[in-house]
Amino acid sequence: MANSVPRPSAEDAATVPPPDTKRATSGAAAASLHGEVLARLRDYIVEGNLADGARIPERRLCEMFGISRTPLREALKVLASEGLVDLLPNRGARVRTLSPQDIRELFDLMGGLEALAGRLACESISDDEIAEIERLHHQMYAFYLRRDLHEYFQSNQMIHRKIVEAARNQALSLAYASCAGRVRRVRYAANLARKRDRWGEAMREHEAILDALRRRAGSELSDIMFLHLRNKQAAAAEHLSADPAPAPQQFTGVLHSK
Amino acid sequence: MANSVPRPSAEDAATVPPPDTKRATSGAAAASLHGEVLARLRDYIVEGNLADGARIPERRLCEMFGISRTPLREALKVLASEGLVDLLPNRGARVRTLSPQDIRELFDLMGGLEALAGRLACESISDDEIAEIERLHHQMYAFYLRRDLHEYFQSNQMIHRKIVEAARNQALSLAYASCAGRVRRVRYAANLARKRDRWGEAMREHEAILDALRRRAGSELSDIMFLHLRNKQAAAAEHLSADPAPAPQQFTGVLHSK
DNA sequence: CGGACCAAAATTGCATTCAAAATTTAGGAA
DNA sequence: TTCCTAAATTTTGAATGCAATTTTGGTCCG
Repeated sequence: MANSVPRPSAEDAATVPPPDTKRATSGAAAASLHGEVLARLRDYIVEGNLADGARIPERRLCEMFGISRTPLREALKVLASEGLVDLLPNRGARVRTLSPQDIRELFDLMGGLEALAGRLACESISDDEIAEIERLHHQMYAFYLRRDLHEYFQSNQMIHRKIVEAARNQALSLAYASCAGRVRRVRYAANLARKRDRWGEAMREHEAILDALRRRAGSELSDIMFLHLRNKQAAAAEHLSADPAPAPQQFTGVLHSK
Repeated sequence: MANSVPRPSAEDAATVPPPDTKRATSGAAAASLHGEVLARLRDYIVEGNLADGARIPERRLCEMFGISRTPLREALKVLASEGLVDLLPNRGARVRTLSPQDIRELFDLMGGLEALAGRLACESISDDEIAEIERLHHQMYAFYLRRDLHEYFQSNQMIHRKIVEAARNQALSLAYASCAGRVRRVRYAANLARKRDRWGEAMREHEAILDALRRRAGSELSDIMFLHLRNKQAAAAEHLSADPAPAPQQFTGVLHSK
């Protein structure tokens, strides 16, 4: 009876994770089990905790989250529609494996979305917001000099996120987040590229971005953003072709509730 | 037996629509109940058969499709994640009402996606594909002269779809289809604009699009596409502000199985 | 007449159950 | 042993059941 599914009838309330769990997920977690599981499972997958193509038995996930199959399956359908998992009829869910073609397409889509973000940002961004992006840019430069990949990566992402935010378009932000989530694992690879001068290249591109932003040159910035993503894509492809197997941990264990 | 709702309770097995129903949906219909209901319900909503903001009792939908609540609820969650319906906790699903802000955002997003499509299309479109788009353009011109709004609208959409297809990017196509579905109702309004010279304006813009396509001027086409959508948005806004109430039919009755 | 309050009915969220696949396992022949 | 077949087990897809919340309808009071 240790980790059996919670029975609403019995007084056994200890199987469910602490109630504050709902806060631990990214974004706004819904009050419903479905919403919470959706957010948590999405994070879990996006963060690369499940091997590509690994089968995900519903039973296991249910135990992991301490819920029944109904809300879990609802979450899986949504994740499938987001492109994070594949749902094979009668054969369960698998973490979606991205083919090189998929990756190219998603990078281009991201490029298009960022191009749009840049264009829109130029219409309404404030000087303060630009200053904030400049600050991040300098911060990133520091990490670049220090060769601190992780922090560099974080700053980089933050800059892109700020530009998307500056577009003041919720629909765009959502589409961008979804796209970014799908390529997250791969994206990291762009910075691991052999000829590590990709870093310096990216720095120069960011400077061009800032320059266009300051001038509110939307159309121009749009081009720069797209090409920036194309270059990032090339770097990622270069790295991935050299070292194609990410091989994350196998599925096992229980999701920590905190 | 004319069009009364099917009752699943009795031994009456004939409640389910004929099996070939699954083919009646747009795109590829899944073999599962969930997949079929998802596609059918999405079409039903996109085509504007439900009033904006109308509450959609699960029970009613279940009877409409002749299924139980489980697959229906899965479909609703997916539609909610696509932005077609709102899911209020404990208070059911409603057709999502688009605020003017939402509409602006979605049009801009569409503009960004089409801008991307144009840019990518220039990289790989064939002369034959361009010829096909030219053909559609002339066809549209004929409908323009004839003032045939419906056919004009169809040709117009087809041209845009062809450009998106020419981009050869599945991820983009999906994102575009989702976005287009959400604004479909409103989009039609753009062509109803009072000063009907919006039509002529659109014709000229399409000529510019074709010109850029022929020259494979990706960056330029990208700008044109975005602005084209901005103009379409302005026309739609103009029409909607004058006649804000679309007021589609109330929810009732059974979905025809064919 | 209008608004607050409360019981009845309907609706939602989730767990459980059941049938139809798929997967695994056991057994036997070449 | 290896390959093939078939029963047993697991897993999925969908229906049903049940507690909790919301909505509805009605009554009483101001």
